[in-house]
Amino acid sequence: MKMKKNLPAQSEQCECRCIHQDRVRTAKEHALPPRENEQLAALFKAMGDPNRLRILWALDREEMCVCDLALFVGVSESAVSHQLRQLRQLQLVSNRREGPVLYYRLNDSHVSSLIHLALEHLREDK
Amino acid sequence: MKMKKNLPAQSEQCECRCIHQDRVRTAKEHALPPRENEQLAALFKAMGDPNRLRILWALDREEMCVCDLALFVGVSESAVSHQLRQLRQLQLVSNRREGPVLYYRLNDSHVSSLIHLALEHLREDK
DNA sequence: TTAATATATGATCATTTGTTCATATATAGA
DNA sequence: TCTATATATGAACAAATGATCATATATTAA
Repeated sequence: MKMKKNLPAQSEQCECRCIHQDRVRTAKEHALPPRENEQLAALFKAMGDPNRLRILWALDREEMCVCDLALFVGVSESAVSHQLRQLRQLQLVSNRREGPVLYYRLNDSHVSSLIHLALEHLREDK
Repeated sequence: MKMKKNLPAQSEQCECRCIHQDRVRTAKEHALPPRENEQLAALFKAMGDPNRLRILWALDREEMCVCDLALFVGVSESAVSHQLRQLRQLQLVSNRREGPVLYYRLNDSHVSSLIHLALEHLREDK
């Protein structure tokens, strides 16, 4: 078995047992810049936790404060606060203060769109 | 400090120190079913790893086999195979066999849309 | 100032995750 | 059949994660 028909001579790596070096090369050319790839992954990862997703889903309807969310999700207020910090740092949520209470809301409509688009994917196939 | 003006009498939980029980109640009413929430989170989590995201981004251009992807991502073929299994189980990718070679591709256009929508979010604010 | 409430933060720890290595399976040529 | 290649799978382990508890900060009422 050869499978080497359409291959340009191995030019780059030596020990490479890769079949389509051309595809690897163009994939590298079109790859996201590492920094942007990391940021994008971080964004998805933030949405990839069941409790954080519950929070985002709830905030898509109306703003809520930390203790509301804690009761809603069923974890400690501390846990929610830690989660909200992550979501804040990634610009997924923002808050406004009213006295001692912080009201959290989704930061922009993209977050909502992402969730609903993913939901389509989920509900569609199968 | 009271903050209890607009509150209906505490009806459900007793030890609840929650400010807006009405919001918690409606949040619960509108929450995603637990199962669907888990699936959705799993979907985002799968896209939330830098190497898996690189794979998905590359497959958005053209189909590639395992050893191509391993060289592209820079990890072992075994690692890529493990990752691809996850992506397969979540219906994010599928493959076709040509002899001993498995060519992987994105499973549907939603995946691509999700990535590009998230990228918009990333590039827009800031 | 003191006390009470709402939230944030740091430490800790059990669980999960992503990788590598070793091994198994599948396909095709000899 | 035997051999080589492409991929998959299981075990093991370091690193990351998400929760709780304890403590700190911020706001407001008294």
